[in-house]
Amino acid sequence: MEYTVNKLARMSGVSGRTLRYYDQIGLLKPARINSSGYRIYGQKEVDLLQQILFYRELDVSLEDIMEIIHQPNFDSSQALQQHYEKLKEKRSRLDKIMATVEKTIASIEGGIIMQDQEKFEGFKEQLIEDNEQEFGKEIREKYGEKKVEESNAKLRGMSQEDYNALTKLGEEIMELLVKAYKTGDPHSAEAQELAAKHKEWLMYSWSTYSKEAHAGLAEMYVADERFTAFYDKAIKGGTKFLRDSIMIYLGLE
Amino acid sequence: MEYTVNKLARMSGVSGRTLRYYDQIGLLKPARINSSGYRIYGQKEVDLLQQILFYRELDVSLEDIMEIIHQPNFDSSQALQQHYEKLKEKRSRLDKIMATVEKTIASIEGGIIMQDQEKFEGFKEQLIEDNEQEFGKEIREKYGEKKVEESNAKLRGMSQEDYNALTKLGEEIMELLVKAYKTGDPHSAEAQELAAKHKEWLMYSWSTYSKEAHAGLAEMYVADERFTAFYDKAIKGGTKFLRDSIMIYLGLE
DNA sequence: CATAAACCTTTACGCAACGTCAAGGTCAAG
DNA sequence: CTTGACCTTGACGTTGCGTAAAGGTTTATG
Repeated sequence: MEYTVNKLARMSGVSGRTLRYYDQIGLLKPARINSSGYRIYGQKEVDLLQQILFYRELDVSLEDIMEIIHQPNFDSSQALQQHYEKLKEKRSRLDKIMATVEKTIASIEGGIIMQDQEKFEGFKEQLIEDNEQEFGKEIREKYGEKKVEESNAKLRGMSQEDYNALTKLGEEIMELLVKAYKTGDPHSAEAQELAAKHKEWLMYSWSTYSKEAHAGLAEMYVADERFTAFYDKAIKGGTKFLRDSIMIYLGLE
Repeated sequence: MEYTVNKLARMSGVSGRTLRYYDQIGLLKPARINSSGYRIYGQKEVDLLQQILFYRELDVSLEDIMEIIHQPNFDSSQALQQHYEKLKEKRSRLDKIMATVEKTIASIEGGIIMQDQEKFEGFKEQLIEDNEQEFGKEIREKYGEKKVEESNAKLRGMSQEDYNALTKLGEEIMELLVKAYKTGDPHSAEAQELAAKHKEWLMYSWSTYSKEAHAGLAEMYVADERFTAFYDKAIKGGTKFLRDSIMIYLGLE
């Protein structure tokens, strides 16, 4: 099957302009040009475009995509790894920004006057974090969004204290995961403490606890991408490490 | 105190060019221009710059900042609220991208084949309906031929068939959930089929299966927002319905 | 078969928020 | 008085296209 620009464009969801641009920069040349100067794309180009769009969707620059798809021996794994790190930074920056925006909204609505200095401190990377905690605490106390979460928790039949403990435990688990992971050994004291805390955490939401269920859940963590993404966010490979630690803790395997 | 461009620049951490640009677009004019044409900034401008940088750090466009700081009656709270929503979308997109990058890295390193469907899931939404299916078929045909890659998949422990079956089962469960939910009754045949399929699905990733573990997981679904979000995406209230169905299926409660 | 509608081409400016020369004037110090 | 640091105004480059504009080609229809 052969396609002209706009046919391919409609098919792939990009614009005709985009295809011409890709031709121009040498990213995707048509299979041939017909007698009237029309660009004609074939099956090979369709496949290539898919690849391109795939990487583009991952936020890789066209220049980098060029390397990835045109160089056969290119180490795309490493390239993606680097790209991943960049994305992580981007997200953590986004998170900080969002926190500050939240606080700003709260301060406006709550009628709290933000001192100019405080505002200025906001964009001095390091200060922002210190400030965030103190400042954020005040706000949260008065108009906190956590209240919503808290009340939701109550509705679910959980006491305020339980909720606090659960939240804290969750944070501790994340911290411990990072620390334990660094020992590299799921038999280590840290890893076993991690597993124990994880059990503790589980028992808040499970009506009945059993080793089997715990082990099953640990396996689930590794198999289910939602969990893998969650625990690997703290540290890469953390999910598997957590599972191993739990298995040893439970005396299995 | 008075400052020239670069003095102010150094103080605030921006470049001289940035200040000239802000002057150019009317965002921040110097207090005055001296006899030699130098820009001279005063205290008022320092304060304004701080405001500007504050909002800039929040990723607000210069155009919007202009409105925020130049219009006294501007509803900055609402503006920030809107901005916050944008940031949220941005982050959720980032999260998706990161998950896919992770998967891609894993697939390269582990030799797992990512299904084309998976790869295209991200921008599938943009595809025009009519062409989507035909196009998808082409892709599937092409990758069906790649036996080399298929054999790599086995390295990971899960066969291609298993993987396909698992994926398909997951989709079926989602469909069934919607259908069963509409009966309104977790005792209904549909709901019980749903629970059965869910067990089947579980057994792909669990080495040992037990009623307790299954029940525990079902509870977990409701308690854990990640799961709630996931199953409620198919249909609101779906998570609870799934749990109820499973409980009945298991003869509990 | 003529003509309009639809589709193709290249050229080129526009966008956001500056970075980065370039060419040249100004000021403080040695 | 010269040197070097600092200031000025252009003006082009960046990224990935969107959006005309001006004009040639193909297809459908009356």
